[in-house]
Amino acid sequence: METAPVKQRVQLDRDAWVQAAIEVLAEEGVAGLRVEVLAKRLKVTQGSFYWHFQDRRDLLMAVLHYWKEGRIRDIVKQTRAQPGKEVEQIYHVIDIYSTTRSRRGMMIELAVRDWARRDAEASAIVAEVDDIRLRCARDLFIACGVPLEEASSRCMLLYAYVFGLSLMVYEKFDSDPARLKRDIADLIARSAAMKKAPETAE
Amino acid sequence: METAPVKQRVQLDRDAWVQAAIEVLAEEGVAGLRVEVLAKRLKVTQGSFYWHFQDRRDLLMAVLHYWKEGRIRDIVKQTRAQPGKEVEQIYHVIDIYSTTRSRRGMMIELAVRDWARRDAEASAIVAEVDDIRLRCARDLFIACGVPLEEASSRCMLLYAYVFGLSLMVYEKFDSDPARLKRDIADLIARSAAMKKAPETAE
DNA sequence: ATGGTGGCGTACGGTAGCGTATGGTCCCGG
DNA sequence: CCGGGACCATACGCTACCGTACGCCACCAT
Repeated sequence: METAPVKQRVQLDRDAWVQAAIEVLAEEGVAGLRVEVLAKRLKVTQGSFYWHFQDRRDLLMAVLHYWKEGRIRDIVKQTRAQPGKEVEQIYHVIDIYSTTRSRRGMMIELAVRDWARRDAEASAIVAEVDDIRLRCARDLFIACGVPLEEASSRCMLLYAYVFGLSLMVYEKFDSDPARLKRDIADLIARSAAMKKAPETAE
Repeated sequence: METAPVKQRVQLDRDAWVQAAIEVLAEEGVAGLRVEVLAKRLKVTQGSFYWHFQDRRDLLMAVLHYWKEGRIRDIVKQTRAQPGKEVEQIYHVIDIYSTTRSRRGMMIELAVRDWARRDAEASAIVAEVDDIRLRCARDLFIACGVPLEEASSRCMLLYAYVFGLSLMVYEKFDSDPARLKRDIADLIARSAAMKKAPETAE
C-alpha cells in the first residue's frame, strides 16, 4: 500500500511486479492485466518479466496469493475488538467497506471477484477469503450476544451488502446517502439481542 | 430468452447479433465480447457484422440498450403486486435474485456492472436501471406501510444484498444456505411497521 | 433480362499481446 | 581480474483481433 519512498530501485523483483500488477488490476480488471502493458509501466521490457515469471498465469497466481494474504491480515485486524466494543467494531467494518475512502481496495476486490467468476483458482482464493471474513464477522456478532444462526445471517448480509453497494449507481435515488448508509448499517447490526447497541455509533 | 425455435434463419439482423452478443457477455464478460468470436459463433464472417454495425462499439451500445429495456420490463413486472400482497411480492423479488434459478440473468447483470465500472455510457445505463429498480421496490415497501426513509434504506439493502451475494463464495461457511437466505430475507423485508408480515412467505 | 441493392464472403493491412531465443551488462566472490 | 550468474534488452515468430476494400450472388422490381 506504500510504494512512495523506494522509487530509485534499479533492480526489480517479483514483488514489485506483483504490486504493479495489482495496480493495473484495480484500474483495468484481469483482462487488462497484460505483461506488455505492465512492463511499459515499469519502464522495462518483457525480457525482465519472463525472468521473474514463467508466464502470464504465473503472475496472475502470484497476484492472487498476494491479495489473499493482505486480505486475511486486514480482516483479522478489522474484526478484533476490545471486549465490550464489539458493536462499534461491527459498525466500523460496515463503514470501512461502504465509504469511498477505501475505493482502491474495493476496486481490487471487485476485480478479483469478477475474475473468480470465470477462473477456478481465483474462485478458490475468494472462497477462502470469504470464509475467513464471514467467520470473523460472525464471531463479532456472537460476542454481542447474537445467537449463532442469526449471527451467520447478519454477517452474510453485511458483506453481501457492502460488495453489492459498490456495484450500484444510486446517486439519483437518494439525496442523503449518508443517512441511507447509516440506516442500513442499523438494519444489519442492530439485533433484537443487542440492547446495548448505540444510536448510530458514528 | 427464447432462441430455440428459429434456428433455420438464413438472414441475420441486428437483433440476432445483439442476442448472441449478450450470450457471450454472460460467459466471458465485455472484454471477451469480440466480433470475430461472435461471427464464428453465428457461422458467418466479419463481413456480415460490419454490414449491420458500424464498429464494435456500435454493437456494445446496442447490447447495453437491449439489456436496459429488458431490465425495465422485468422490473415493473416483478414489483407489481396485488393490493394486500405487497409483502409476499418483496419476498418474491428477493427470491428471484438470490437463487441460482436465474443464474444466466445474474451473470449478465454482473458483467454489465463490471463493464460500467470502467465505461461511462455503461455506467449511465446502470444508473437508470438502478434508479427504476430502487423506486419500484421502494413503492412496494411504502405500500406495506413502511415510512419513506426506511423504505429507501430497505430497498437499497435489498438490491445491494442480492448483487453482492452472487459475488461471494460461501459454500464452506454455512451448511444450510436455504435457511440463511430465508433469515436474511426476513431481515430485509420484515419491518417494525409490518405487523402483517408472514412467517416466511415461502 | 437486367440492373441494383441487401446481405454476406474474401482478402488484406495493421496492431496488440504472448512467449522464446539469445546477447549484453553489472556485480560479486575467489 | 575473471568467470559466472542475476537481471535486463533486443529481436523475432505467432496468434487474435479490428477494421476496410471489394467482389459475389440472390432476389426483386421494372
